[in-house]
Amino acid sequence: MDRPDLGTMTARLLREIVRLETPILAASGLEMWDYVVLAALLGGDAATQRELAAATGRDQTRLIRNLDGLEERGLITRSPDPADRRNKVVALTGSGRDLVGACRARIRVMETELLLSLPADERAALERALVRLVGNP
Amino acid sequence: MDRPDLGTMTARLLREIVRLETPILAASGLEMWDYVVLAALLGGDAATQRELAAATGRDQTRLIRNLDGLEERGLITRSPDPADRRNKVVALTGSGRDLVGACRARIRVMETELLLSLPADERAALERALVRLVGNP
DNA sequence: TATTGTTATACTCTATAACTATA
DNA sequence: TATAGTTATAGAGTATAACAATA
Repeated sequence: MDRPDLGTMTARLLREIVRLETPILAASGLEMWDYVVLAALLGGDAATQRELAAATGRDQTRLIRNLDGLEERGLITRSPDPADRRNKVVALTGSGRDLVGACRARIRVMETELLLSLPADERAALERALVRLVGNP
Repeated sequence: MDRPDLGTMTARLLREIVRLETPILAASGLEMWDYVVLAALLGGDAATQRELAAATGRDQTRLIRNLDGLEERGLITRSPDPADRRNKVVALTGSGRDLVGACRARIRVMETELLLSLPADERAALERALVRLVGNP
């Protein structure tokens, strides 16, 4: 048979990744969106809340509740931008950086295991292709 | 910088695919879940509603409304399984098969264009890797 | 009693539009 | 007036449990 749609396979892969990441994040008291936000901050993808919403694909109004929770837990700070006080600059705290770093390390281990069934060259090509397609948007 | 998480890139790719597929499906009056269901039937992945729910990753109780709509439009039929009358066998009608086939063809064109920026060997490796990982679950 | 499909219910999530503060 | 962030609220989507029919 012909291969399934790219969308079908991508959705299946994402479901599997989410399934494997969920317990890792839960062990640190994080939901998926929490991690997505923290990882974006770790990657330096965004400074203001608006940029963070764009970088993560999350609606700006829904992002706020996330940030509220992360701020209460002392994982991030929100401070007015001196240059334009309408903006709030979101930054990782030390403990926020530690927490997301630890999760990310465990997730990398999970990813390695997930891709273990692939031949080495195929795995490398998959990663290169993804980076080329959606690595740095 | 290091590459983003596999989950981050997979989610971005899926968002892009959904964005590109949505207008294609809308032109045939289909929502994403409608197409997912019809494509699963086309692929012969499932016969009963329970199997269809498992194959598509959609909750069984939510699948029902989808099937109601597709049945009303004459795209599928639901008939009791003679061997076990608790089961309902879901099948594509002729027009259902035509419609999903046409959508699928347009989506394949879209996929080809999406992957056009990749070197040929990388594109082939990406497809092989996906099929190996989640192609026939 | 167990299972498939269905419906009903409450709960959560999402989208829209207002509101505040700043520019 | 326009924009970043926030809040409120109405609507859509989701999960849970109960139900009917069949095994």
